Amino acid sequence: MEKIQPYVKAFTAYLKSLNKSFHTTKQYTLDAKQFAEIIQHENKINEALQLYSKTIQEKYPSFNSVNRKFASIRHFLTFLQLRGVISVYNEEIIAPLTKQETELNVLKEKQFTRALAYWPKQYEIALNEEHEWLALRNTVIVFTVAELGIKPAELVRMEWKHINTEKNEIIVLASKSYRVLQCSKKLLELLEDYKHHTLEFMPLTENSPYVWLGVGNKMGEPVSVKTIERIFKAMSEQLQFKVTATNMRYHAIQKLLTKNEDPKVLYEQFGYARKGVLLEREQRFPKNS
DNA sequence: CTCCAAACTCACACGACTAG
DNA sequence: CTAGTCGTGTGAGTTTGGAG
Repeated sequence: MEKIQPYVKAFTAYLKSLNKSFHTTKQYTLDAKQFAEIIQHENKINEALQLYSKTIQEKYPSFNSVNRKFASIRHFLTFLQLRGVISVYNEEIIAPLTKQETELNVLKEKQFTRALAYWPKQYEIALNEEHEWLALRNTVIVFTVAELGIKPAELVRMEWKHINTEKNEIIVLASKSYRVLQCSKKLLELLEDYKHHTLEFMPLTENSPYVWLGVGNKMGEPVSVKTIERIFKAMSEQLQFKVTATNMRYHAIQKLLTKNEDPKVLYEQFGYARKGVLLEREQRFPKNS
């Protein structure tokens, strides 16, 4: 068997030619590179796979990680076969491991209440106008995630024109689709309040279409998901428990689940493609909470 | 055909680093 | 200090294949 390290580059080009997304290409390339590294001194494909499988399982504790890497390598092996670098191999060696159920991390009611109170408190104790504005923005961000249960990537895409004050509706742009969500009067008022403060604090951003702006940001550009992460990170550190956009999202979903909403309404509201995914999540919600 | 678990893909989480 | 980018690991979300 010839050395496969030189084929990693060609693999990347191959993935691009298949119109794989940026993320997928990047991840598969990374995995292929690691694979080539591990097996570089092996001569027989099945022995190489044995070594790889063993190395990966020792290095990564999570089943998901191992299985994702195996999936990458199956693609890579197919590619190598296409190029005639290898012929057949024993598929069993890198067959997916059977995965175990993991319980979802959902915010408890008490934690949820405390999380909501965090930024309003920061607003009260703000020492200057900038901190005050930031605290207000972060308050509205957290309230939006809490009520709508949307994901960070969806949040940062929000534009003022997506908000319909008459019909109490907000259009949420997902990666490949959009959905229209009902929202409370209170949230609309908060958004409006934040809009006015932003206009006063940063008048030059007046014609930015985006809702969530930053102080050290490129003029009129929305903040990134990294900033959303940091907003939750800051809360977590102060509050002594982990709050993320995702576990707040789950809190919102669970609330509706316990109210026995129609599943169809639920999976549409939270942007799931089909109800199966939601049912799977339901299994994994913590039992007594 | 329907349906759903497995396979696959995408993006969040988080640390390290950088800019202003 | 607030924010963006990049690298890496992993969980969330989407698609598919094959059972019925």
